Amino acid sequence: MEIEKEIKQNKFKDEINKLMINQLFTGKWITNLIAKQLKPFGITNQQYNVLRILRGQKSNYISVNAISDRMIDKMSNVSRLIDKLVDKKLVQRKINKDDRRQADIVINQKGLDLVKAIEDTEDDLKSNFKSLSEEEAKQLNDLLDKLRG
Amino acid sequence: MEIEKEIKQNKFKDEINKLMINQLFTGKWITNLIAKQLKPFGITNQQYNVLRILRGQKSNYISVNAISDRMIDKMSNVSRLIDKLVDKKLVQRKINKDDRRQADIVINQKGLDLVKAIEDTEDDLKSNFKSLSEEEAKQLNDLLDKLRG
DNA sequence: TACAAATATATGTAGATACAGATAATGTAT
DNA sequence: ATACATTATCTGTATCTACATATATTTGTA
Repeated sequence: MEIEKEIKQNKFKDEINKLMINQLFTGKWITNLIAKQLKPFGITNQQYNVLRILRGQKSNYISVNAISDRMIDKMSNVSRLIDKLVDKKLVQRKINKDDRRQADIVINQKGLDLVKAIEDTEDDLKSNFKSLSEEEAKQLNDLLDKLRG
Repeated sequence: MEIEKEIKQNKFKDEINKLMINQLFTGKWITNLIAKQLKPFGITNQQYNVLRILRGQKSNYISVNAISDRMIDKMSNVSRLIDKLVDKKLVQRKINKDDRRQADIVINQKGLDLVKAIEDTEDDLKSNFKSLSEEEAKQLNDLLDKLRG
């Protein structure tokens, strides 16, 4: 639906103003879709983001900072996100031997299983994204990258 | 910058997966820019959104539900957002005579002045969006609208 | 070596958010 | 008129978030 209808605003000052709003709205739309997907599994969008980053590292440990660098939301309080994941026994934390300030994190089997289970519901999520062709999706990706300069 | 570099992920499963991430990242990017713009004024993104909706209504009262319909983030707890704005004496709330369930809200002069003051800093915010031409911005808007179906 | 600066992570906190449920008024069917 | 459903808003709550600050360790350098 046109953003004008979504938020009942029939005119924007200019195309950039409209773009900001449209972008915020669409970001929130996707956030909510993912949150809904994750709800049955009892984890948040940010926790899922961390789990997938960790899975990408296989069985290698990775520091809290390195996780932060890879997160979609850089502002996240990764320390406490990890706390939650440790509580749920999805990941493990240990102190790095060579630099004892550093906490190293690794995903464990239960975490891998959870990510797998969530990914099995991905078709459901993806069904919301059928309106764009692969070509249009690529075009959109390029414009988003360009937007951020 | 390319999304791959922003989150240090060098490959995505497909263009749609990448688009979801890119969209979330860009949404968060804009949210943070606006939050930074608003910080000196002591209001949040959501509160600002409500204030601008109310300004659009001029001196007419509008219901909490109608505000919600017009918000970028529909999930917001508008009741409590209004509480904050009333505390700050930026808006007023009164019970609707004809339907006593309904709360009607209107922006007052202090609120209008605040929105004006914030808008005077808009050039600063807009300076982050110079990388797209008007034409590209329009193209992006159209693709976002199409994305949401 | 000693000491300041930088780094990596954790913690305290006020406030925001999501969601469930409560409250109250109104609409509707009998 | 009565009872039940619906609507509009508010409240309780647990959790999350942003931001400032604290702690611990390492690095650079005089």
